[in-house]
Amino acid sequence: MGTGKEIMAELPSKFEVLKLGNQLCFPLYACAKEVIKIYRKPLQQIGLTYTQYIVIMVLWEYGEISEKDLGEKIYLDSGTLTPVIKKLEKSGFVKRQRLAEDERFVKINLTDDGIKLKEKAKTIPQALEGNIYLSYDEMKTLYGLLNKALEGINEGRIQ
Amino acid sequence: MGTGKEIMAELPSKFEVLKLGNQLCFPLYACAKEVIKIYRKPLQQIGLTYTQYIVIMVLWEYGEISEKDLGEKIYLDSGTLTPVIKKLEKSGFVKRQRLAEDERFVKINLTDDGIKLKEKAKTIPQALEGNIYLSYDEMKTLYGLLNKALEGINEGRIQ
DNA sequence: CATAATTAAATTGTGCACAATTTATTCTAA
DNA sequence: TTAGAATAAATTGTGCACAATTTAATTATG
Repeated sequence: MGTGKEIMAELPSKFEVLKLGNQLCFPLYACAKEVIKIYRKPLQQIGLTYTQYIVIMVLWEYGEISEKDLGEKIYLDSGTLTPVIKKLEKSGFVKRQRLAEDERFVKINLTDDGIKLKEKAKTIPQALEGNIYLSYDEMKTLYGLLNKALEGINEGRIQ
Repeated sequence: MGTGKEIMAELPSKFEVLKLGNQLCFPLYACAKEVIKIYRKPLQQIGLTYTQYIVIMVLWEYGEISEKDLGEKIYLDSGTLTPVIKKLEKSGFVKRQRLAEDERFVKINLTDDGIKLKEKAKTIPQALEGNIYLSYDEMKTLYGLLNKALEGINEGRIQ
């Protein structure tokens, strides 16, 4: 890259990184939107939106969880989560209950219907098949880089 | 990867790809959100939202463009774009005008203020600095993979 | 103990994002 | 040439996403 000036053994200049960084944001944004769009129809057939799906996936994996812990796992605050979870409750997939030990917390559980949904959702990931033309290795690399980026962002927030 | 069974020289099984594909969607979604969140404050200081920013960036690059062509470039339909562009018009950064040759089209132009904004926006990409811990090469790889994925999704849509 | 600080959810208000429909204009084919 | 198809924007309605504020409960401190 760059000018070929390697005398000072510098890292690529900040300017270059920032030029690329500027361009990174848009494909991230666009790609996320388009991939979620692919999931939309199959999810609709089992009665979920994408956001509801990731909430339910966390519950499938962890079982009972507080709204706070759930929010930290999926990067959503109560302003988004509270209404989403209430909708899932209306749909009959989850129960909400204040913790007796600390009434500030709401714990969320799957109902029987919510548990049963997992079987129906098994084919959801197939939606990507034939829509994303990346090899297995490319997907693995992409997955790894996205998670590395996320970790970095998280560290910044914790500080 | 996988079982080590290479007798039939198969590609990694669909099952494996789908397992990973299932996991790919969430980091994409989360990473896009978090990166956009990093841009939010600096953009706010020059009076733009992220969506308005990508619209303006297209105008900086291409100059006059129709709403339709703009929408294709940034993957947004008129339902999203029309109100966003009208807000940019209210803010004084763009002008909207029906094409005389074909009144169905709206062409969008930058105002002087919209052109001036480019100078102020120069430092926006620096927002990522110190927030994404990826090397230059990693960013390049990520950028390439995201664009490759986007192309694939696009092909599917054109068909 | 009582008040202040902290914390988890909920609420409020703004701004997308998108499917579905409508409106207005242009094109096309009988 | 004119009715129907096609097209670009606009509109409508739903559902996030998030900053900022509020409410209610718990913890910490003088």
